[in-house]
Amino acid sequence: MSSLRCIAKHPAISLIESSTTLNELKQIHTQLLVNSLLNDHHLLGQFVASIALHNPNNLYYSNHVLSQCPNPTLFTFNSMIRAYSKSSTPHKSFHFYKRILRSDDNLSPDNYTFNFLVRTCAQLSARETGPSVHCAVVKHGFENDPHIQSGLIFMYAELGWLSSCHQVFGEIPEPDVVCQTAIVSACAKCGDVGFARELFDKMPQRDPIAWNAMIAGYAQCGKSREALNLFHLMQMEGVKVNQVCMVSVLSACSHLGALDQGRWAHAYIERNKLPMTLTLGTALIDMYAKCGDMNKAMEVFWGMSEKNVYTWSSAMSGLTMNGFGKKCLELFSLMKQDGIHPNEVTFVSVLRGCSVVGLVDEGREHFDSMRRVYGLEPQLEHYGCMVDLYSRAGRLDEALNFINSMPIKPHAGAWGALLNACRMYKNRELGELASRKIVELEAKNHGAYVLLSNIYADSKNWDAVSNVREIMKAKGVRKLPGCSVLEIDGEVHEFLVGDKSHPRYNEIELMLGEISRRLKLAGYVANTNPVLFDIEEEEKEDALCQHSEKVAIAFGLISLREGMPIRIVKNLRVCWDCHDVTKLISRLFNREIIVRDRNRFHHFKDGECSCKGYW
DNA sequence: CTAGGGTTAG
Repeated sequence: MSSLRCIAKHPAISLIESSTTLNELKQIHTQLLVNSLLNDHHLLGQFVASIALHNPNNLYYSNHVLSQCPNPTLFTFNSMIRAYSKSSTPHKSFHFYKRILRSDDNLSPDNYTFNFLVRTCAQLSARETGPSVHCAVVKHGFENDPHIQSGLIFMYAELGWLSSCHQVFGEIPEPDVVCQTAIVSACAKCGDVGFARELFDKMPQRDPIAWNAMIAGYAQCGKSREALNLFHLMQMEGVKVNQVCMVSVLSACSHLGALDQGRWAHAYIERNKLPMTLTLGTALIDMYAKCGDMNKAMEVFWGMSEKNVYTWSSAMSGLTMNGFGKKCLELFSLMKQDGIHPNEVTFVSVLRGCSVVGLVDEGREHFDSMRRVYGLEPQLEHYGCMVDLYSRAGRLDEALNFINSMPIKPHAGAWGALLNACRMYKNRELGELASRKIVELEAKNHGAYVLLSNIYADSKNWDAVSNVREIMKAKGVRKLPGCSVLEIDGEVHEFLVGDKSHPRYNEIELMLGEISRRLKLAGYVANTNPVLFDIEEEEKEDALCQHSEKVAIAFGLISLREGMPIRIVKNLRVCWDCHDVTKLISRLFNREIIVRDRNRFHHFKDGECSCKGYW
């Protein structure tokens, strides 16, 4: 075995690279000690580096071995910095940087050192360390290293300092495609997608990664249509599409709720045999979940051989969003059995699941376990979920107590959950309090006014209703115009409230009349009171036909084959009247109607909705 | 023997 000492890669190193458990590492370590191989400083350093690079979960073991290493080399230190830059405690990289500077062997940091340190700073998003590392880069004369340059752009983008990105980029005489892509990505990340696109269009050569960066940029800032358009352009130009790109494409489909396009993307992945990575599988689950096809989402989920916390959380969030609170909680148990550690995001779904199912005590236990068992500090979202949990169960006083005992200042969302319950349980007094608090926090929160006015309308207090309306006018509170989208054969049809510009509007109008006729026959009386002032106020239109999702449903009925569910994505929450009407339509027309509003899904079937009337 | 740009959940 000792004859192998001179070979660059010792067989033990290969073993380390493939070992995942601490025990395996310890065995190799013992083996090396037995063979006296670790007296060789070079091999010991390589051993430390290999553990660090290939066993990121066992970094403390690298530290342990390193402590037995009398004179680590620069290579060893660099490897430790690199490993820590990717760990959950990136700041520890600096410990090794200091050791380089203080070393007895007169080590001095090299281009590798700084490259890794820059990545550490990006990871840290720390406002001071980034620029000081940048200074050190200049001081040591590495500012012309292209690896470090692209790293600096990435780092400043993570900090949100777009002008610094531009400055670094501007000082590169002939930036290569990597640095050009980095600046495109930085602009998109920092909110200037328009400029990112200009730079992208000006790139003399665009490789697949550059395309992906631009598509991802669009997807991340919510410009999903642009993301898909660029993806189609990419295909027309014959650029090779890979699995990373498809993650962004699926993400765009998720946001749009575009099931047809999402299905197409899935088929494309299979047709082109793109590797089904963990990330890609997770993106697929998210796409199906956000498009309302939870069966398919779970099919993908169960088919995945490896799942991480993102995968589980995506599935769990999809289940609660689609009204399967109980299944979400079951999945949470399985996840823990699988040894996956939940994080803050996971708990949002857990608490929402409890809320939907009405498990107040269990929810409380999960909430308490966040800190006690998992060391997770509850965030505003979790407090909001707890308020919703109590509120939904009708325990409004407990909800209020919970808000009042929050260690952080309650946000509009917490009061909003209470206000929503006040509408459900017709509690005028508490509703007034909640909406006053919301307006204090967000003077132009349209939803708060609407819910309050609905509470007044329910108690037929019309003076108060018009008073709220006056206040809104005085404060210039504007609501977002309602908009519903549905996809027919992959083509997206958008319906804005009151907009009659659709080429088939005549047919739609006929169908709206037919709906109206059947509803009346079924004994439906338009609930006109709340319509006086609704989530989607529209004064001039006929009360029954005004809201965008009704128009979209009518269009769905005339353009989708019988038996095909109508899938609608709405930018606002569904109003009471539309909810009632949609339930009826699902029965009268024997049609499944799936509406994604801004918070959750409503699956309407046989006159019932999956939300059971609380949303 | 170590490096660069693009990807997922609330």
